[in-house]
Amino acid sequence: MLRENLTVAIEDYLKTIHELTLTDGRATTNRIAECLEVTPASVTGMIQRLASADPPLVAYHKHHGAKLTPDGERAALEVIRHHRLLETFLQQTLGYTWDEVHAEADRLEHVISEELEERIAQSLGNPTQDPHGEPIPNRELQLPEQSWVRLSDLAPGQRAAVQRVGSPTPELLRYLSSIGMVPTTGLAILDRSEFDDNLRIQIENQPEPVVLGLKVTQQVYVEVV
Amino acid sequence: MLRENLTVAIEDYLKTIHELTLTDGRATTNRIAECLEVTPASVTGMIQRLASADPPLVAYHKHHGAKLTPDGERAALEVIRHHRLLETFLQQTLGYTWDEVHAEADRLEHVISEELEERIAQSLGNPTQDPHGEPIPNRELQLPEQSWVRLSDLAPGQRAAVQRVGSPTPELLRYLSSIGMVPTTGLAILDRSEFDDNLRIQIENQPEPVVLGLKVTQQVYVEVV
DNA sequence: TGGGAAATTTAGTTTAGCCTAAATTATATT
DNA sequence: AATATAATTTAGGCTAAACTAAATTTCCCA
Ligand SMILES: [Mn+2]
Ligand SMILES: [Mn+2]
Ligand SMILES: [Mn+2]
Ligand SMILES: [Mn+2]
Repeated sequence: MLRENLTVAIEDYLKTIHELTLTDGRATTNRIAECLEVTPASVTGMIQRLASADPPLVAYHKHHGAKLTPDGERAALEVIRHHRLLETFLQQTLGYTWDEVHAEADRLEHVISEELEERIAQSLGNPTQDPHGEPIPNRELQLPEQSWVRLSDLAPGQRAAVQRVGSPTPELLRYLSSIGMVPTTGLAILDRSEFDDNLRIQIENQPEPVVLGLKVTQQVYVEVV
Repeated sequence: MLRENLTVAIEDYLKTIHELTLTDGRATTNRIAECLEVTPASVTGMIQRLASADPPLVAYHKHHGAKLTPDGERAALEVIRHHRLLETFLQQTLGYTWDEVHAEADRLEHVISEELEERIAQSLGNPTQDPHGEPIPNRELQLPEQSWVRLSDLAPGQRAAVQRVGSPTPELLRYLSSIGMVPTTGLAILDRSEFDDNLRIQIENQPEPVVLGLKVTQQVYVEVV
């Protein structure tokens, strides 16, 4: 099953399975259903089709979720490269803000040709990160190893640089912009509240510290310095 | 039936019906089928769906082809604006040549948002023509009146400027580039052959005249000067 | 270790959009 | 006006991708 006969639905499933495998360690039927906003029954149907495709795109064991085959992995990375290049292009070249790029890229990613992918990459100077700090697979579809530490895992006294934002909803992104917390920004943990795990954080170049709850700090990944 | 629930197939049908109506004066089942490379039976099925949509997008009289309703016309122009803006953008901003832009635009036209349409238009300075010389509907979806004269209709002695190229296949476009005949180029008819209607033409800035057959001259539209 | 809740799969439908083959209608020619 | 040919529609079928409802399996805990 070459790239040409992958449908939009299939590409979305592969991308979701890839991302769930990275974040959760596995991709279960119900999690996939949640991410794609379809019913679990629909996911089972699709997983079974993907597993019996030629060549198979996922390995399927009843009641135990889906795992990408090398072919499925390659197809997923291709879509992810499209997505992240598009997000970067929309921001750099067309003046979108980082909270506006996702929905547009989510549709365009399935229809751009390899030619357009390459021209976009060239015109941007082959970027390695998208606006949310996510790494862009290179031309050979390789991703750098990611060492991920959640902001929520830091202890008072630690210093770090913002790396990327996971599940970047427009609302979260606009909020982060407003407090000056974007990829590469430096920060220092001042203290942690007893019960609710709120963090008081001093953000680089900001006059006042902010207090952030888990809803925010679990979505922000950092590099400890 | 708002823009949101128009499928790719529907948009392609509406666009084709619009273009056939302009070029042939009407859109028959078989011509639509040819253009879209589907069977006539499929076209009948789709026309009937479009006619009974709410609101109807075409007027349908059995055995007499389809005519766009105002709603259908609006939807068609929306897709055509997308298509021609995209072609222009691909050429101007990403360095595509005029024979490469069509296929890419044909897929992208269905998935870009109004927001992206507007940003592309802005970044290009609201162009009024695409790379093939076709007019781009403005923001209100108005098209300028077109006075079309085919190059093949000119008589020896007449002078004209190239306006646009109809049904622009990549092969035709590459050929026209190679002889220096692109929109706005000036030319003069030297003479016409007796039986085959070949035209001998002097093209502006070219050392030698060229002889072109109907296959070419019927696809090139000009403005007599 | 045996239920019960949660997760997952099966079975049966639906809709869009295409197909082929056969039937029908329009048009053109004599 | 009758008939041949071309254009179009009808009938029936297929695949992709979704859904709901019911059945089944897994897993966790008392
Ligand atoms: Mn998508
Ligand atoms: Mn690619
Ligand atoms: Mn199209
Ligand atoms: Mn538009």
